[in-house]
Amino acid sequence: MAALDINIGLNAVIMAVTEGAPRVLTVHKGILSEYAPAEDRPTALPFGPFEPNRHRTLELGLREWVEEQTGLSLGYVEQLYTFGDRNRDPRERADGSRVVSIGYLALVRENSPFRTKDAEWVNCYDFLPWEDWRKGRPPLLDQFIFPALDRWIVAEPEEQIQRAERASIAFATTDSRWDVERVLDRYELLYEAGLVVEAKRDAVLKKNEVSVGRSFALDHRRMLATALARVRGKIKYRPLVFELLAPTFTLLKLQNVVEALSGVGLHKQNFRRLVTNNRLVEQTGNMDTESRGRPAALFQFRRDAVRERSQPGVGLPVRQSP
Amino acid sequence: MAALDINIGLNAVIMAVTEGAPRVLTVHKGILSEYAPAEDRPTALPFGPFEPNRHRTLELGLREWVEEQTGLSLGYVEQLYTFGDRNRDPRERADGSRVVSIGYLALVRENSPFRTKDAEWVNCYDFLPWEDWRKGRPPLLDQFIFPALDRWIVAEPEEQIQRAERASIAFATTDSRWDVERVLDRYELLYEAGLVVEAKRDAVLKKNEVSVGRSFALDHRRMLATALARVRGKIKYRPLVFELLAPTFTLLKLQNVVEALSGVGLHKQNFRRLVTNNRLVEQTGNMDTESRGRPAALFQFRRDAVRERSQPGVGLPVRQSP
DNA sequence: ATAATATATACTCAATTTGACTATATATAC
DNA sequence: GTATATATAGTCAAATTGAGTATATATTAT
Repeated sequence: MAALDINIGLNAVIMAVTEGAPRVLTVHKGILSEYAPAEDRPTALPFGPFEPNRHRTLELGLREWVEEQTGLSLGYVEQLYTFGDRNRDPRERADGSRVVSIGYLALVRENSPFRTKDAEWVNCYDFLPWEDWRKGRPPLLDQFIFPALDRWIVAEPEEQIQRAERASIAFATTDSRWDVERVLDRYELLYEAGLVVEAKRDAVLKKNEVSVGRSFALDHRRMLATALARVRGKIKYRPLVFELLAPTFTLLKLQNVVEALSGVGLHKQNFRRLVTNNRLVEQTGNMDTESRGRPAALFQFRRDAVRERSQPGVGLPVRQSP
Repeated sequence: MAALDINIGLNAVIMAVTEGAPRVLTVHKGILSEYAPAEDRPTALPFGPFEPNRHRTLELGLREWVEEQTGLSLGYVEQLYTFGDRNRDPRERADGSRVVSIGYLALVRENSPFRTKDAEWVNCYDFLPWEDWRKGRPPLLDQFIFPALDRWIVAEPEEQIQRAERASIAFATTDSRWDVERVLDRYELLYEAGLVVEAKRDAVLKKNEVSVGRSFALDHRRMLATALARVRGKIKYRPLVFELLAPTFTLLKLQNVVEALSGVGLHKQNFRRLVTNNRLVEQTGNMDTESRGRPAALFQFRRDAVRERSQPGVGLPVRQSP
């Protein structure tokens, strides 16, 4: 028996780094218009249904929708994850249908030209404010998140140990250091603890009354967390950063983009030693003119690095002291 | 307009390591019965359609199908990738429908009890023989693969440079070392070069007349390659191996499982130094009795390692000399 | 019983990589 | 000219890795 009434949605987490922050492209119109009045229609990811007769591959379908909704022609695209839990999407409630959404990650360069048709770049850390440690430990961790997590941990005596362990791993509550890659673990924990509004929308838990971070339509914040986790992990072993940079750049520019994505400050001298000794970049011979202090040399990505090194990524020599 | 006639398939790459080889669970019956006579019906992955009214989540649907088809109750499961290209599945040809398949990876322990209802464990390297370097460089690389790849590279003068570069990265044809993680890159290159039979089945290329490795139904060999690539990568930073081992094990047993998966021989002393110094395992106090030489201490996974280390994996100190 | 063989485990040592600095150079802003 | 901002070179100890040697304790063959 063939399954009836399945719709496949294609969602794009399109990221760029501008003005020192990782940004995600959001839309307000589109498929969700009918479910909310125009004024408080939630921010959403570019989205479109997969249409088998029109789209030869899933990725081509995604590219078409993004171009149609935002005017942006995507370069680097990779598939993230497929989300299919029941009741993710309000459109399911009316009929008995099911919407399965395939999330994609796309990386675009600063100032990629596109007609801005209802699309807007938003700082990723508006949605996930606990992930930005560049100016030190975010105060909202100790002010809101940890107290609320503690309440959640003791709320269910039988699960107390497992909950405490999960919180300890995800948020480095005990001795271990903050792991920049556990973005999704942290989001999912906050969701289960009822600390993000979508948990209440989905009626998972109503105990905690605090809520942190800007909300997104449906499960789009989870998709963003999935994307950021992927980028932070992959940046170390694949030359992803260069998809976000102009063809030539200074080492400081490169470092700032890596810092924006990973959410931690890096040790400048050690960072530059890593990328140059690994021969991931090479000098172009030109110098940067718009700098404040001493002019910096302009570098470019060395494509041969992919052939020479098995893990051509950037490494994160975290700076301890501020 | 809602998309018409989409079916979602759930496929499981179920892996175990037995008798020194990574194995994948295969079936011969099931959904594919109608498309081939019983005798030369191809080996396939356990498969079932996603049924929205029956399955609350995609993963639960997969678990149900696997249990129904193989009698196996899965433990560790993770989603791999969603495959949706046109003409992946012969069932599409009859009507204009589309089958989108979500691939999952599952890891089970040696001797997991299950009723063998048409299911069979097959050595993964039967399908991907060029991936097993434990007994040195596989001869079929120089005998068949490289000559055929060379013909493919020069066949299209305009793409020659890109093809040569891709081959160089995937197969370490030039100076760089064999990268155990590039399993999918290598499979995809062989597919494009027409060196695996499914390429001819799909009429991608018919020029090369050699074909390497045992074939799988549909695009199931690609799914296996995706799974092996994932395991080889993830084993280094997540404690996956222990899903494949009995609760207690000797360090040699652990090493052999890692070697089977990664397809390379490891330096024994350095391997043991890594896992013990990282405190990934701890002694149980008991000794192994069934060994040949000096009895080995029995170890177990140290769960606290996940909290203490940000990358609790095993590391691959490759042995150079045989 | 003894030798050969297989495996376990301890230990060494040089080379490389990393973390945390110091020092110096070359711009612009005031 | 001084303060300030940034770039870049170099130092040095600690930790990690790669490639071994040495020794211990079992079983199997003779």
